[in-house]
Amino acid sequence: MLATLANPHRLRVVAVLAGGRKYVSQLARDMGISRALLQVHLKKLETAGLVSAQLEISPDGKAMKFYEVTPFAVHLTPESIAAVMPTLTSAEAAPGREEKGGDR
Amino acid sequence: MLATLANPHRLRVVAVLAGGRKYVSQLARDMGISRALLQVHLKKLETAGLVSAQLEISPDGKAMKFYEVTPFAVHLTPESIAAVMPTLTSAEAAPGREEKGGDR
DNA sequence: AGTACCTGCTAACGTTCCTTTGCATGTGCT
DNA sequence: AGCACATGCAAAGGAACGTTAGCAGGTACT
Repeated sequence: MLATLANPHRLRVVAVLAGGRKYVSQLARDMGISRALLQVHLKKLETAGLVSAQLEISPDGKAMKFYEVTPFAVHLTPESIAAVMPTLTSAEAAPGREEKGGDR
Repeated sequence: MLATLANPHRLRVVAVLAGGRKYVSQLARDMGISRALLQVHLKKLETAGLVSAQLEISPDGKAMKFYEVTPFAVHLTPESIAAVMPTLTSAEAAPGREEKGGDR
């Protein structure tokens, strides 16, 4: 999840979406990057649970996928990291939960 | 800086150092990783300003480099990211400040 | 001299990430 | 039919990252 945010494009996406939901093509135009590139980053952000999407049909029939940020708050300090360490290390060996893509 | 923390080893280093300063070789043994590998990560952490080092001479003459974490606190939310965006984007085009290595 | 610690550097390899290019689908308007 | 705009996916190339192995230097003790 930190890895997901550790990218200029994805950080910008979060910043822009924080100002309101947008659909892919428009977001790509606003940011000045290719749609394909944006799509890849959006997928990563979605996998990390940082954004969510809803497919909607515009009045003129176009399928448009709207994205919006998922509210999140992470406090990063040496202590908080130390506190969460056991959680992370045990999670790797712990069976049960595990979706598919994972964080990385 | 987020990119620096987006790595299991470096995250662990911060966690361990949060418990007290240590010198390189000992830290490598504690973490169960090679000294060379640890050294690379320590350098990145230091460049990012997350840890600092002091070279000391032990009573028996051995040169030992002690590392300790730099206190830091980052609050990560969609809003805080949006708020900092202009800072980041302008920094790239702005002349003047700029150390050497940068964040990446 | 030989061994046991400490540090520092870098060449090299494999892997992952980022980005582009290209083609696929679908609807509506002229 | 042809154009405009929407989405989706995958192959391919280059760049960056992570890791190992091997070398260099130094001091101290047997």
